[in-house]
Amino acid sequence: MAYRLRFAPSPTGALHIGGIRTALYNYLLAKQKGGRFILRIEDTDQSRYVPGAEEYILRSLAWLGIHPDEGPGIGGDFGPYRQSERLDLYREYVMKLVEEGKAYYAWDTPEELDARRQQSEDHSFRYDASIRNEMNNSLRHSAEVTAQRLQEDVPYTIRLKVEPGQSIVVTDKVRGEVVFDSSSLDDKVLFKSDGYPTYHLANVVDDHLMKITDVIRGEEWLPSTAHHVLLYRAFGWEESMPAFSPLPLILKPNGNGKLSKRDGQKFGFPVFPLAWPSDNPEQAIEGFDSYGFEPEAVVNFLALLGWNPGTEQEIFSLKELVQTFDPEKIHKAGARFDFDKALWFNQQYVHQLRYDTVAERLEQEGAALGYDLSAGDMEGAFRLLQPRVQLVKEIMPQAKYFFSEDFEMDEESIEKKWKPELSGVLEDVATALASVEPFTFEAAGAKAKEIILASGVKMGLVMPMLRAALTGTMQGPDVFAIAEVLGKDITIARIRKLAKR
RNA sequence: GGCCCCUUCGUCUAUCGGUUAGGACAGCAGAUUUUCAUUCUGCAGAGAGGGGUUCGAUUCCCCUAGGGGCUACCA
Repeated sequence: MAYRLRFAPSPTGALHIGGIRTALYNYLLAKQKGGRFILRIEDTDQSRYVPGAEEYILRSLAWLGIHPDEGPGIGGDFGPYRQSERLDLYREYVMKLVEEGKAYYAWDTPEELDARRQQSEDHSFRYDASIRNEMNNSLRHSAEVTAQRLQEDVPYTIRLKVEPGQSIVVTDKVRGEVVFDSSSLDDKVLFKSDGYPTYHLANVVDDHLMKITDVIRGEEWLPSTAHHVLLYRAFGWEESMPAFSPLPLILKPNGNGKLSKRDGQKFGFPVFPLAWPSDNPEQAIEGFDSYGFEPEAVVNFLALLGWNPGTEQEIFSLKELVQTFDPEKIHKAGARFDFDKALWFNQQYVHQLRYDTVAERLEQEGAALGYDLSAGDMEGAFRLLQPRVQLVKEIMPQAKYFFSEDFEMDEESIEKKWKPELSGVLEDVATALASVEPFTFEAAGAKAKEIILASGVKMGLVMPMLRAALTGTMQGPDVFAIAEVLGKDITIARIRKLAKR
């Protein structure tokens, strides 16, 4: 049978990395099996709907290179892919359950239910077989009363009638068998009074109708999977029920609870793929993109958070992940988010980057910093700075001396190490460099060292000053490598300038 | 409170009864770099506790503890 997997987010805001990882795993298995990856928007809660969220989800997946085969705006044979556009379907299916006595109407209002919960000691109120006959529903009332209320459009919900005393075995690929007792399950609301289905109904109906074969989703769904199995059973679809793989949760770095959307701000790292700007700075959120991460690194990092192939390989392209992924190797315990590790992954990718793939970004960043990019060799600067950074965006802020004579001089350090005799040596080095042709870093370095040695002034004194002359700082790439990129004329001019101080 | 899940170095993890318990990040030390970073080498660092099962348990079972999830007309 053809593999069909889906990612089914709710458009309630930006999607955090837990959701991204879920999408990724579904995508990986689908592609590995030559199947299809489907995006379904679960917008059944009108009150939590956030405009722009769906578009954000699409953009995020695209940024990461995860392209759905079917979905809203993409098409496919099983649409529509937005649950709000499938309302008639859910009604039709839930009515079958009602007709067969597997579900029932309930007129209890949210207020009444809240009151019951308040009254009950330690959260013991549960809408189930033990109390449903005293509640306000079609099980307690006569068929006539039910008919009349329906006639009068009294708002109702539809609940699943869970028969107590049966054991429900949920079999999944990461934990094996988990057994639930139906007596501990409540009569879940399937259909809300606003005409929308709840997650449970919509999810089961759609997974069935869309012929989903495997469901990889967060572990928070494990308890309700028991209800879902009951639903498949009620519909008579148990034979074709998808295989489940619960994903361990991504935990806060300090280990207290699952990673939440607010944690990014709290701990100082991104928890969203893409930044979501807002007019209100309080609400604007950062993303891995705005932190300067490469999407490939984010994918790699997330893929290995809670899963690994059992080998010691850590760097995987999306393609390699597709080949290697195995849901049975998903780790069982929750994984703490480790930003340092994320940075390390990014560094691995940054060090492999080819100049032409980042030239445009560097140009924009340089321009934003006010550099005159035509005044220097950007590719040379990139080549020298690339191995020294974890994020591409760290490059341009430390590259000013490649493009300008107006870079800051670390006067304090220069002052501390300055000796009067340096003037002469620097001048001699500058003069000698003029004859170096071609002006490569090897040749320039050899010539400069020759002059310094002959001068009798300590190498350890001159070299830092040469560096200061060229860059203004006491740290950075190899001095002569910088000199080569700057070119002979600029190198000589800067050395002479410092010599004359 | 009830139901369910989980538990190996600080962190992410390997191990599918027999290993000096391996790797990566972070940490520390050294080498290279006459700088800093990179890179390389090395060091340190773990089976929550208690019972079983077994010739032998990190691995299987039970209990305890700890952590997590769910417990909505939210997903």
